[in-house]
Amino acid sequence: MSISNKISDSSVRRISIYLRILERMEKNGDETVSSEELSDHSGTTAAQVRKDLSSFGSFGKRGLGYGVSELALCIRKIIGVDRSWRVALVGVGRIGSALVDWGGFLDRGYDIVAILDVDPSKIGQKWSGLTVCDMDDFEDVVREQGVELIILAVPVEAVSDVVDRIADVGIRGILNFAPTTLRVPEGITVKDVNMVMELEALSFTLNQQKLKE
Amino acid sequence: MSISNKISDSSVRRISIYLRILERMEKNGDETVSSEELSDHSGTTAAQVRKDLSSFGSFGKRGLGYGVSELALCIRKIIGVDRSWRVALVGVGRIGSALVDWGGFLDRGYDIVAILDVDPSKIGQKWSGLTVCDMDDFEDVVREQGVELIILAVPVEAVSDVVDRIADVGIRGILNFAPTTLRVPEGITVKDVNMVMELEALSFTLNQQKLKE
DNA sequence: ACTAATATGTGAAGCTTTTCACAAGTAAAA
DNA sequence: TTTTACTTGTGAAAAGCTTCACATATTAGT
Ligand SMILES: NC(=O)c1ccc[n+]([C@@H]2O[C@H](COP(=O)([O-])OP(=O)(O)OC[C@H]3O[C@@H](n4cnc5c(N)ncnc54)[C@H](O)[C@@H]3O)[C@@H](O)[C@H]2O)c1
Ligand SMILES: NC(=O)c1ccc[n+]([C@@H]2O[C@H](COP(=O)([O-])OP(=O)(O)OC[C@H]3O[C@@H](n4cnc5c(N)ncnc54)[C@H](O)[C@@H]3O)[C@@H](O)[C@H]2O)c1
Repeated sequence: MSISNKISDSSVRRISIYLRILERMEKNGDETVSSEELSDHSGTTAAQVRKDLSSFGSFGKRGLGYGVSELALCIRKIIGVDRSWRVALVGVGRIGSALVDWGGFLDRGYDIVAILDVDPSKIGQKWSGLTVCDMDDFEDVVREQGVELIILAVPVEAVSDVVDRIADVGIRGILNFAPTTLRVPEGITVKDVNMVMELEALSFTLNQQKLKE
Repeated sequence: MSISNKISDSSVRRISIYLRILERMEKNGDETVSSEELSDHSGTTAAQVRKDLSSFGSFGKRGLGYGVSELALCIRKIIGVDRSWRVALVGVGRIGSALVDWGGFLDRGYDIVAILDVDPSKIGQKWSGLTVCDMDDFEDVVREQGVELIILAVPVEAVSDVVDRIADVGIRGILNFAPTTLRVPEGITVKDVNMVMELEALSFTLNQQKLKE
């Protein structure tokens, strides 16, 4: 599959953005798309789009562009969402419960198959057709449901407790919502959703603009 | 303030992470910290930490390290959170309402002073002491409350409607939760919280690992 | 069959970011 | 006062990423 051996993180992120655009075009019935069109909708350059895509193979037709659904399929294969991933949500609080209710994950190949918490008042309750499991049964639930990824939406203080238990149970990926850097054993990949960081990057930019004047 | 003239985005993001670590150390009563300690807790290198910090000035003492609360203060000034920002939340749905209830923004200098929606069944209701305003009154609310930043948590289809109205009312920054690239007029900065992108980056990594075997 | 128009794929150049290595500064102990 | 142990700040080198420019391929029209 992969031709080039090292793909940069920024390139992967852009490819994910291209997939969002292609999804919309697929719905819209568009058949082909040029690198320029993709760059327009994603805020990058046409050359960048072509370089990104060419590092995985040759998907386009010169003079024509890329086939929308064909390219979408290739990107799904590259990212690994040509199949469905089994996900467990740990921490059914404010953020966690918002995530379970959202259809956007399932649409894109991430199937939340289990939700867990430590709060006795939450355990046993139903959310979008799923029953909140007791964190005590974490290992059993993971095995029974074949969980591959964890969405971690617990308070900062509880993060390391959960991470300790993730290590032994064969899970290789975590999407973390707590604004802290996780220490994980080798072989486990973490990605962060860090809203405070984004806000701070935002106010930094605005602050610099003001200082320049 | 700024000595070096161009600060990279990655550097700003790392500095935000250093601030999280310093916040915890401040609470913990620690007085000094070395670049190595900061790198340990943030998953980067000591040289990187020093380069990042030195692009803004000289905050440390050779042989000793950095003063925790002193450095935190400097970073807050750099980022622009040595004062409070007035924020409005647009879209009080699943994600939106989770955000309003969270104290983490206010703690870090982002004060949600208004919440708005179009849904008549939501308008007038209270969330964490704030009343949901009618989106029809958007411009008035922004002016009355002195809103500087928008947190945008509306469905993808509604995004461009809201963005069109943001342009004319003096707002310069948007934190966007919709998984789409915003087209904004010059002078408005957008940062995205893109959970699907993070998940896709995660499964890409896992997929590559599997292919290597 | 030929021309015009269009758009990809890619080596090379240019630019940015990270890592390296060490001089220079600080404090405490001898 | 001198030595020792430690840690910053920073040029310079290395690595990585983006932009450029053009040969190459495809289609449509004449
Ligand atoms: N709410 C937000 O808007 C928001 C925004 C940014 C980041 N975050 C971060 O996301 C995380 C969750 O935030 P929240 O607002 O949903 O918190 P919350 O307190 O509403 O929910 C946390 C949930 O985790 C559960 N929990 C605690 N310890 C647990 C454990 N060891 N195992 C399993 N479950 C456990 C709690 O019972 C609770 O249901 C926090 O780290 C928070 O800092 C939240
Ligand atoms: N819920 C999640 O877990 C999740 C995860 C990732 C991304 N997102 C994205 O975040 C956004 C919000 O998601 P959600 O799940 O909270 O949706 P939601 O449907 O629960 O809430 C959206 C809210 O926006 C309001 N709204 C619609 N049009 C509006 C307009 N023009 N002006 C003001 N308000 C308007 C609706 O009335 C509703 O209250 C969406 O773009 C979604 O794709 C959500």
